Amino acid sequence: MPRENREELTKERILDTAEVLFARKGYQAVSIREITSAARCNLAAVNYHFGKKENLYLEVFRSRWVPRATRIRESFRKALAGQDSPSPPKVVRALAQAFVEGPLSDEERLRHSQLMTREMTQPSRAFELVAQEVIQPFFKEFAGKLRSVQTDEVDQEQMLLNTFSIFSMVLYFNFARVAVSRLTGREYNTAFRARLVEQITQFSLQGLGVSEMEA
Amino acid sequence: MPRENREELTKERILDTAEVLFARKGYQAVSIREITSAARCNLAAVNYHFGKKENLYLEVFRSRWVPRATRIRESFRKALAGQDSPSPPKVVRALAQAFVEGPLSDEERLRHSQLMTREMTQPSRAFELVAQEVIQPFFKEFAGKLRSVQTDEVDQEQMLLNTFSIFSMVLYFNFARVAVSRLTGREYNTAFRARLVEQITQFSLQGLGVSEMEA
DNA sequence: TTGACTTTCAAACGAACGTTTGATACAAAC
DNA sequence: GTTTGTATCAAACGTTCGTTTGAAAGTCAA
Repeated sequence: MPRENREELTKERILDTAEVLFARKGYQAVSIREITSAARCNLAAVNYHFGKKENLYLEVFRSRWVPRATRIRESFRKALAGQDSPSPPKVVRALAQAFVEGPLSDEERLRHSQLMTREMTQPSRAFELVAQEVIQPFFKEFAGKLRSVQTDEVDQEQMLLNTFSIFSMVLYFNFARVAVSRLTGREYNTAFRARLVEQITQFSLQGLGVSEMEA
Repeated sequence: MPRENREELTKERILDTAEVLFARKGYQAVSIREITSAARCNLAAVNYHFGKKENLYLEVFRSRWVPRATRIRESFRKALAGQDSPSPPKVVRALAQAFVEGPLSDEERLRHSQLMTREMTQPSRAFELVAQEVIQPFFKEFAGKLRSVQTDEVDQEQMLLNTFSIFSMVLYFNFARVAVSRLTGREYNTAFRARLVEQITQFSLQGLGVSEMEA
C-alpha cells in the first residue's frame, strides 16, 4: 500500500470518528482517547496529524461539515434547475426537501444539524467558518430566489427574518427529533419525514403570504 | 445569622452560579472548581450539598429552570385572562410575547433557551423532567386554546406540528442570537425583540391559515 | 543495502478533574 | 459547660485529561 494512502486512511478515519462523537456528545465531552480507540489507532495519532484537539474539531468542520452543507445546497439548486424564476412554493419545498429528505442519510442529517446547533448556541472558532462559507451565501441565494418573484413591498430585513423563520423549522425538526417523536408519538421514518417537509412547506408558504395554488 | 439561612445561602449561590455556567458552556465544560470559586465557597460544598455534580445539574433544572418556565406560562395565561375563547392572533401573540419579551430579563431568557436547547439536542436525565412537567402540558394548553376557536378540520397531529413550528421560531430567535444579530446587522435590544415578536406572530398566524384581521 | 523520511506505537508527563476525608467553626439543645 | 449536629475548610485521594517523547516499523529513492 502506497505511503500516501496509509497516511490518509488513519487521518480520515479519525475525522470520521471525531465528527460522529463531537456531534453526539459535544467537544468537551469527547476525549482524544475515545476518538483514537474508536478509530482503531494510537493515542498520539491525533496530535501527530492535527497538532492538537481543537484543530481536529476545526478540521471536522472544514473537511466534513462544509462539504456536506455544499451537497445540501447543490441538491437545492438541482431541484430548481432549468427554471429561471421558480415560484415561491417550489423554492420553499426545494429547501425543505434538501434539508429534511435530501441527499443525506438519516444519520448524516442528524450529525449535520447537531453540529450546526452547537455552533449557534455556543459559537467556537468554527462558527466563523460556518457563517462565512455556508450560512451567509446560502441565505442570500435562497432569499434571492424568493425575492425575484415577490413584490418589492417586502424589504430586505423582512425577507431575512422570513428566511430565519423557515430555517428555524428545518433545524428544529432535525435536531429536536427526540422531543418531536416523543410528543407526536410518531417514529422518525421516511413517511414522517415526508410529512415534515409538507408541514414546513405549507406553514412557510402561508407565513410568507403565498398561496400553494401558485405552484 | 440563623443556621438555616447560612446553609441556604451557599446552596442557593451554588445553584445560581451553576445555572449560568451550565447554560453558557454545557455540563462537561464546567468544573466543580469553576462553580465553587465563582460562588465564593469551598470546593467540597457541591458534594456536601448535592452529593455529586450530576445531581447539581438536575437540581438546577428542578429549582431554577422549571419555575422559570412556569413564570413564562403564567405570563402567557395572564395575557389571555378574562377571555374564555381568545382569537388565534391573540393566543399566538401572547405566546411570542411571553417567550421573547415576557417576564424574564434578557440574560434569563438566553439562559433558559440555551439550557432547553441543550436538553433537546442531547437529552440527559433532566430531559424527562423538562418534557413531562413543562413542554407536554404547555403544548396541550396552547393547542387547546387554539383549537377551541378553530375548525375541526385540523386534526390533532396537524395542530401539534403547527405548535412545533411556532416553538421552533421562539426557540431559534432566542438561542441563535449571535447568528441572527450577525446576519441582520441588528443589535438584540428591546426594539429588535418587539420586531421579532411581530415576525413570529405574523408568520405563525399566516402559517396557521388565520388572518390578522380576526384579532 | 543504505540512508532519509514518514507514520505508528507504548510509555510517560504534568495538569485538571470529581470525590473523599478529617479537622475546625459554630449554632442550638440539654 | 458540655454535647450534638451542621456547615465550612484545606488537603489529599485516585483518575482521566491533552500532550510529549523517543524508539520501532515501514516506505521509497539512490
